[in-house]
Amino acid sequence: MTATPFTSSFVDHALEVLKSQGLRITRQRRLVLAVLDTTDEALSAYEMKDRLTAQGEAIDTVSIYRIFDCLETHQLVHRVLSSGKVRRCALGDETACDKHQHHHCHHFLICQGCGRTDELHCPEILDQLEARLEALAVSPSGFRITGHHLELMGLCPACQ
Amino acid sequence: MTATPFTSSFVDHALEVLKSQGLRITRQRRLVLAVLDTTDEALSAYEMKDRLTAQGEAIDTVSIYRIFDCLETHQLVHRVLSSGKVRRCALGDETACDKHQHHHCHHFLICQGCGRTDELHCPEILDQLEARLEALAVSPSGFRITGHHLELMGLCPACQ
DNA sequence: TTCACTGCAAACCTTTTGCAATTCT
DNA sequence: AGAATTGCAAAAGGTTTGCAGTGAA
Repeated sequence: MTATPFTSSFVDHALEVLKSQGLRITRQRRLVLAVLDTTDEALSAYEMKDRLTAQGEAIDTVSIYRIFDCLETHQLVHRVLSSGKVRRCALGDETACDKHQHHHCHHFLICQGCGRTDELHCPEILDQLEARLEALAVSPSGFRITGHHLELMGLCPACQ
Repeated sequence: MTATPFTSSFVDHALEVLKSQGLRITRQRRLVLAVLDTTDEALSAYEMKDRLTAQGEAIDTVSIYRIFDCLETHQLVHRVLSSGKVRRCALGDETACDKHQHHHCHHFLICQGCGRTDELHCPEILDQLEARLEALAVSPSGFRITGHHLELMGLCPACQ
């Protein structure tokens, strides 16, 4: 593992990924990425459209759906189950996550006041959670766990 | 806490709750409860309608939506976030849950093979999970957690 | 130039709402 | 009888699909 600092920009990272997959960098994808980059809120396709419209950019809702799908496929955004909305994946704690192979995890803190959504990238909690779940699941039920999704609802400091 | 055994039937329990709330026991509510009682699958309104139609019972989809809402309000069913479907709440481990006030919890094991959905009523995991989450949430983010929803996807023994 | 992507239109599916008719209690 | 509940029709959302036109590489 090199100590090379990675680009701190979510957008740059996303563009790199798209490019490396032979996908095209279009105006619409740039716009969507730019909005995702500047908010902690998870957004629906219509909310994304409204934001872009507000800043004078024309884009079709259908395109946003397709871009969301594309970004989700390449693990550049998360889908929040309780709302169906989309949020950019966090960068920055990749080393911690790599170790636990939870780079693309699905643990969220959702503020019911402002909609702010934070990822929980915490190896500690992941370890605990998975160990317990697997111990629990394997013995009584025999379930083989292949994925998980955890959403915590509450109020962020600003909204309390 | 009396050692009084409670009725083992989900349907009886549900009817009691409805009655105690001044709600009416209609043919349609009985039908929906009966189907929920006999499956571990979480069902959508349309799936419920199909099952009832298959057994020769006529019911409007709108009524099913309203009945689902009613049952959810009175904590007689759970809503699975990843699918929007509804599953009966488990009875039977109430004592364990009472202690932790997790009578109506939101932890599921979902089989991606057959759709079977089990509740995770486990005080141990609940304790661990909440302690960790709260410790984690309070210090760095200041989030006040008011609810949570955990879904574990995988394969049940039969589907592996 | 080529192929991915977008926009438009339309279809589709799910969920909600209003209101008159029904049916529990 | 009186109020809650249902069914029907229609509206309202949200999401997907097909296809011709556009634009990135």
